[in-house]
Amino acid sequence: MSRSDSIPGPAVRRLSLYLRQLESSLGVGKHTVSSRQLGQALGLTDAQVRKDLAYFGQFGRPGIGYDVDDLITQIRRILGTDRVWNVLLIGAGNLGRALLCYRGFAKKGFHLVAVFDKDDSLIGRTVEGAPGVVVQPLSDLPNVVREHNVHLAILAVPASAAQEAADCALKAGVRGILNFAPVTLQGLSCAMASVDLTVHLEQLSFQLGGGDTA
Amino acid sequence: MSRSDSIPGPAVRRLSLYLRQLESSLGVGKHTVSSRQLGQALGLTDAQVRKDLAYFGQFGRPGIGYDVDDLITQIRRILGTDRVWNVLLIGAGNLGRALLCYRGFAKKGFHLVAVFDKDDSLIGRTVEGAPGVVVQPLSDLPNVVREHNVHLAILAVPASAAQEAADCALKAGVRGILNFAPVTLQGLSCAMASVDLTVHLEQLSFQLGGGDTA
DNA sequence: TAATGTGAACTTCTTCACAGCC
DNA sequence: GGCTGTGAAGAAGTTCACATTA
Repeated sequence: MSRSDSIPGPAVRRLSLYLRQLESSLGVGKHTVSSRQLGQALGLTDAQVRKDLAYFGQFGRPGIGYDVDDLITQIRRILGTDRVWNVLLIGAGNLGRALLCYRGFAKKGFHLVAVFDKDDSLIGRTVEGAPGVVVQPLSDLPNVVREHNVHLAILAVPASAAQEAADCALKAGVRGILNFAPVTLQGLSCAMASVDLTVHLEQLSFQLGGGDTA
Repeated sequence: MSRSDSIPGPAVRRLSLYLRQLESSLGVGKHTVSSRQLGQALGLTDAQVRKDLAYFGQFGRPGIGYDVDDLITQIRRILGTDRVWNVLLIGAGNLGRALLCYRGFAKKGFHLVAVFDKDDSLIGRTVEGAPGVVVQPLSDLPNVVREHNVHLAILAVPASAAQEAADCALKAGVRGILNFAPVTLQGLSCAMASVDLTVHLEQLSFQLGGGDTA
């Protein structure tokens, strides 16, 4: 069986949550954790936690639980975040600039190495809070991908510009895209993840009963 | 059967995507659409689209397809976005300010009516790009919830401040929370949605094979 | 006693396939 | 011909329950 064959997608997604929780446990000085504790912190059953982890190996010790340090190392290896990923950002609008300043990416090993934008009035500018990063034209993108060994791109552009930006990044050699534009990108054969901010608010609206709340 | 009983969660999530695509179709002057076309644009099967929509009613016409205008109206009603939702934002850091400037929320009927922060140095300031909005202290939150009839809150605070902020919002009467902090909130009996930006990058890292990419 | 790992049971979701309608 | 709505079949994911180990 190949690496990700037969492993449920939801299990992989939860892996990130386990990692986050384990890092938090470590920060509090916990060095051992049970599937029950891990599950409780994340709103999952203990069986779910054990099953998920078991897809990737045998990390626990019966009667004891999981070693926090060890499990963190294992999950990072599985996710491929036991290394640095160079990431480029397309779109230097409000969202793009906020992402550039966000410290969480670097903490997890994702380095934003460059920002691009179509808008000439932004090109050449630096971004407050991200010293040394200058907005570049899209024409520079292929060179940056090659020189900085970039594999991931974050799209923070309007929906109307997203497809073009994605095509451009892929042609330059990028292999995975995190898309914040509210549009489904077409015909891309690469790793993809999408975040549509308003979609989540709509889900909340639905959960609240959709209309009977004055 | 009650409103959301027996309706798969995934179907509700896709409803937002259908709406987004339909609005796009309308913008291009398309007034009728088939389940096949809708599915193709979103990377879904036609059967999936029909099944999803059928959970909520009979909106299509055999031999014809779906009327775009009508379906948009129906989905908005189902999601509860055929009205304005007043939303408050907690956290006036980089992400918070970017969200405040993001036009997409207002377009979908979510009005950000106020921003709050714990940090005294931010209180009283306005946010560039969001004229008229002044950062307020958390102590003002209950009054704002009451006066502006707020039901939703967006959390754009650090992980360490998220639980407190959520508790505060809930106590004031907020009924749904969109959480951007990388932490699982505990003991909240309200509608919840979470977005962890780094989790999505980790998923891309995993998809790329996790380590064999130089 | 405490806790894992795992086959089996169960539940949920997706796809199929087709009757019925335009 | 084209297309929807839907029961039935199939696939995927979750929970159960227990043998096993510390």
